[in-house]
Amino acid sequence: MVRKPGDVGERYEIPALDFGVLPHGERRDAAESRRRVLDTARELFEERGVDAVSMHEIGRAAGVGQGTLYRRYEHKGALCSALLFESTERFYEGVRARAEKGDDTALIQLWRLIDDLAVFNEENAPLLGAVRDAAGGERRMEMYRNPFYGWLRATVILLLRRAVDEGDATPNLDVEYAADFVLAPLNIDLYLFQRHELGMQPARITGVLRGLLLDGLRGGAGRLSE
Amino acid sequence: MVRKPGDVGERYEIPALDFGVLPHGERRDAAESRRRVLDTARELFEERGVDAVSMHEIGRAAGVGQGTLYRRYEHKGALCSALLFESTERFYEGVRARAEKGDDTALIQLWRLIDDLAVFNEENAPLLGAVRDAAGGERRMEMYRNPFYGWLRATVILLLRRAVDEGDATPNLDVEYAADFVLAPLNIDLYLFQRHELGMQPARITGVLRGLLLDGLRGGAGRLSE
DNA sequence: TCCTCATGTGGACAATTGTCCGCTTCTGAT
DNA sequence: ATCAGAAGCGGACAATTGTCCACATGAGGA
Repeated sequence: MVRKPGDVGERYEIPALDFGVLPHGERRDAAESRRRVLDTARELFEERGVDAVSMHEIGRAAGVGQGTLYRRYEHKGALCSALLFESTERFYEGVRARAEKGDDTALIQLWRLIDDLAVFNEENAPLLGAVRDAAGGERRMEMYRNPFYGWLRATVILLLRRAVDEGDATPNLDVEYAADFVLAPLNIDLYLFQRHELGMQPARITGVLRGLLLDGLRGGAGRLSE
Repeated sequence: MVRKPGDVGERYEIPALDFGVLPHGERRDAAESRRRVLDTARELFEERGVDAVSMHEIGRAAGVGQGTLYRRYEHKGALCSALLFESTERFYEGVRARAEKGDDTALIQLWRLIDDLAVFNEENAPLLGAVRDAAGGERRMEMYRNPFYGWLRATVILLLRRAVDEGDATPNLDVEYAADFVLAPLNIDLYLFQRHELGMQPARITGVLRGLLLDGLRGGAGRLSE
């Protein structure tokens, strides 16, 4: 069965992104202190960099004790995730809008998602880095358990399935694994290394990723200007 | 210009792996305490897990002060890297031996390297995890600055160049970036997530990686049994 | 209004990492 | 053998993370 771009079945809906960041039955004082914490953190982070600001300091500046702070956000990474909420929501909206418009093939939508992800990395590098740093030891896989990664992964899997149906990818494709494979090169660590240590430009990164995904090593990465 | 497997030019030598782990002009007492530290650490790690053992504890058990410990190994990650030395050397020997034997094309050698890397991940997961954990904040890119990663990257770049010369990869290939792309999916974090959270088998991971590299999404991942 | 208790609060505390610095020991030159 | 200084040593110290628990407060029912 080969589908055309517009022909989208029920099981092909882009999943919803539930960040679970806004509890509803929250007491008024709790809601206030939460907002104060987030605002203070954002400010301090902007002022002096995420790494240079300690949790205690955030608590003190927000007029909130350690217990309160950690009750709300288990660790610094969780706080940073919460601060990323708006960005991830924008990201999600972009992907969903393109999917609903339905003008593009799934493969094209995947290219756009990859581009968006590079932009997302650029814009949120400090917070993303902090989220990663907090995911160590017991929490080693927190990065991937994170709702955003889960959604990202599910979405790429879905686009790949569509690409298979549209004839742009082989039916033999192991979409589950291929999704991680698409996302791994945009991992924040590697991305920052390539950008700042190796001096690569975003367009080079996303361009070559596209080329390799299209045709592997055999294909011409050069003819993939899209 | 198309080369055959045996036809290996000078610029195609597999680079040497210099882990810089065995200082030569070391004082006798220093050498002893270093060995004591490494032995003790290995023992404690095996006994109770890497995460559960603190640097202070290692120092105490080895009869060595903090200053000494940290003079030798800047941080826990560096100590773990040192403990990985033997494994990395074995890895290196395997790759070099296959390259010298010269029976296989560069592409086949690359597949072997990927398989070896999966085995390396399996065998050294705890230490690799600890190395990664230690690479945060200021040290965020330490993982990639690490001599082993540097060597790995250089080696993959070299194999890709050979593959281009042998006609197994397009001359348009951006080998510098493609190398990171080959290695990213075998990143220890992602690998452990796929293995233990998603329950994927090593053969599935390496197999699909091979398939995608060969032909991208279009090719048949199924027909790549090698 | 008052009472109750689930929820929220905040600071003291423990553990860990990593730095500092005065003291000791080794090594090689005389 | 002696001695100077480079290299090594180790414990005290500061900073940070995250936990705990006694106390306070707000929301809903009597």
